[in-house]
Amino acid sequence: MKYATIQDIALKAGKSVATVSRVLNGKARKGIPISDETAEQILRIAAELDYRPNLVARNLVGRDSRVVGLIIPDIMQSFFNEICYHLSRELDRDGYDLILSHSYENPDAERRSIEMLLSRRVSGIIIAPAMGHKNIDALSGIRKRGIPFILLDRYYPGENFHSVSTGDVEGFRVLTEHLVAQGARRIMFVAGNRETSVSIERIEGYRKALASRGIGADDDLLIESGYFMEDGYSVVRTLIERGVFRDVDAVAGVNDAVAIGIMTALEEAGKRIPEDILVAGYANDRYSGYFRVPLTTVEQPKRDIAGKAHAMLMKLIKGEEVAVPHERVPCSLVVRDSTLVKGGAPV
Amino acid sequence: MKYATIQDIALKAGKSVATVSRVLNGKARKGIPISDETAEQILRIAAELDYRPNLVARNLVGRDSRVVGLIIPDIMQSFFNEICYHLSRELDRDGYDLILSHSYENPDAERRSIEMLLSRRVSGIIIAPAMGHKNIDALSGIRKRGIPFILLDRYYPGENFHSVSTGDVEGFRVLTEHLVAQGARRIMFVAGNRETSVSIERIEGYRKALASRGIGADDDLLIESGYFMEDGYSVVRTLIERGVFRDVDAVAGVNDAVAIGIMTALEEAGKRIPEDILVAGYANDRYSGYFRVPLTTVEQPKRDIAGKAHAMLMKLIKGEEVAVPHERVPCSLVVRDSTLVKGGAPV
DNA sequence: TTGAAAGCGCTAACAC
DNA sequence: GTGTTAGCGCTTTCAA
Repeated sequence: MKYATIQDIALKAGKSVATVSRVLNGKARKGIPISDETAEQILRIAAELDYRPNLVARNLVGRDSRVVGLIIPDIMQSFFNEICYHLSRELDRDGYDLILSHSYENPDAERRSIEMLLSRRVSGIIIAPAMGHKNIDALSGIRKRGIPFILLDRYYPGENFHSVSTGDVEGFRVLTEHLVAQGARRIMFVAGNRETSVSIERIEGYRKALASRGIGADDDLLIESGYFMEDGYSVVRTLIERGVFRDVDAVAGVNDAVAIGIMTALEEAGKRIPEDILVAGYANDRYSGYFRVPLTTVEQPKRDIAGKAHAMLMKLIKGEEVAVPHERVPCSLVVRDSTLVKGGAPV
Repeated sequence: MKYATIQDIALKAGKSVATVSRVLNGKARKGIPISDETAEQILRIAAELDYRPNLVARNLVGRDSRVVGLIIPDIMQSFFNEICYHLSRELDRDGYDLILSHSYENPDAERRSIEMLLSRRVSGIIIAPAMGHKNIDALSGIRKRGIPFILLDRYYPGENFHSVSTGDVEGFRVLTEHLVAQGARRIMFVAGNRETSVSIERIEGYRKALASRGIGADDDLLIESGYFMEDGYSVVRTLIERGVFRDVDAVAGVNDAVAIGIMTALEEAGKRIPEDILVAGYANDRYSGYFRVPLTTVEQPKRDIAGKAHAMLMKLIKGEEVAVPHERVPCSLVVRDSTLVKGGAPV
């Protein structure tokens, strides 16, 4: 069955397509006068024909396609699916739809996502950028086209792109200092991929904290890994077998999932947490407080982040002034049992 | 800055739009002859102008918009974000993009999502339907329009819609029988919302298992809840305070998140798992094997489910015959420590 | 209060 | 090999 068009309605009503269009768009309320009869008749016929406006056609002529693109590395990561959820809710509220696209932490895929969204003429884009600075020219390309976009979770200092970020340098610095305050000196960091956005800042925070506390950085304690539980688990298992853990007194994971894997591997090796070794994560996933040893972590307020990104994007789309082009959502340390030494120093 | 159009290129090259279109679509390889010079020239100008095809315009004239819609209740649930990830990967591979839309377990929102996707003229839709049978007419509407869609995770026996489902009746029956085999008789089920798709079948499986083992169903043991960890936790806490747990010897959660909440509440109340009480979940979330008491659950092969749904949808979009219109992906029991009674009966 | 007509950017006959 | 032209479904002047 074909879709009914505005033409079909016009024909059946004996009116012109212009009139049908006006009725269907409720132009009556906007000053354009339409007779009640006509309006009623057209509405009735539209219902009979089960008419649905063709948004593709409408977009071709009109301005705003009312679609927003979201580019993220991986929807399976807790942080991103929460962001996606809250963003989706906000968009729903004002009648925008969402195209979700994955970069898989891969700059080429990210660039393809950007081009696709431009080709689909979305109203705006929110990007949690994948890697280093490789795609700065692609981003500049979006800006040159005048299509609004927001960087989420990361910003490029020199470039002045709009952004909502969480200050992970600061967040990880506070976390690491907490570990030091709890008495740890040999602090391992299972840091993910060193070229990936989420890791770069966290490593910087880690190093800053150690330096400020006069603890020499030991590169053997900075470990590459993936971002899943399995990655934390397998990395630590391997290191345990190599005997690396003899003098390590704390381990931080690049995110909570990795931290849980770390915890599991340590416990399997007979280490008690926090008595023998401290463990901390980052991001405060939904389930992180629910483990048997509740996990110390840093809360990134996802709903807030999504809300701010959405609000900023809407302003850009509507051509309004954005007062604060680089929002910084503060993170906060969440101390739980996994780093609480009984009788140890206070936080 | 405006987007460059095919016209701009034609003008600059002194050629017609038709020729430009042909070059840009690589029609040369399809038998339509184009001089190499012209092709080269046009490609060069297109690059200079940073031309991006307007997919909106292309969709208006052509057939397939190469967009697939996915409607799910909630991307934060592990099952759905894994499905979404794998689906997205498959779609990427053959050049389709994804519109993600939430139903929030709400049939009205689901209906709006459907209409939106129809209006946007997507090539196909995959739906994990929210509730009971409320939207059957909306689904029939999609079918009447001839746009391909697949029901995911659920099917309506009478309606003959294409579907990929996991046989949760069977899955939960096997799980419950396992609990019985481990010696449990008073088996509580924290079941989610009784009208919601995921719960209906699981309750049926639970009841079947009890009946087949000659255990009378006690409605006091069938508990309503939400679908998050917090829901499992708070429900069980309340029940513990009411003394309900005195004779309960196993608790099943409607999913793993809920089961983790249940475990936490029980342990806080001093119950040992599995010595004092068995706990099981459903779906086999990524982290379910990583808890201190690894969780017994039922594996739903998400990648497989997503892959089958994708393959079926692509066939429908291409107008090919679908041999098996109702795929059933088998689930399998995953027994872990949370239900393994030491010295108890075998599985 | 309504209609005719142009045009959004592109594709696909149909000509030459 | 290439150009002309007619739409795809809709919105929006401009006229009446």
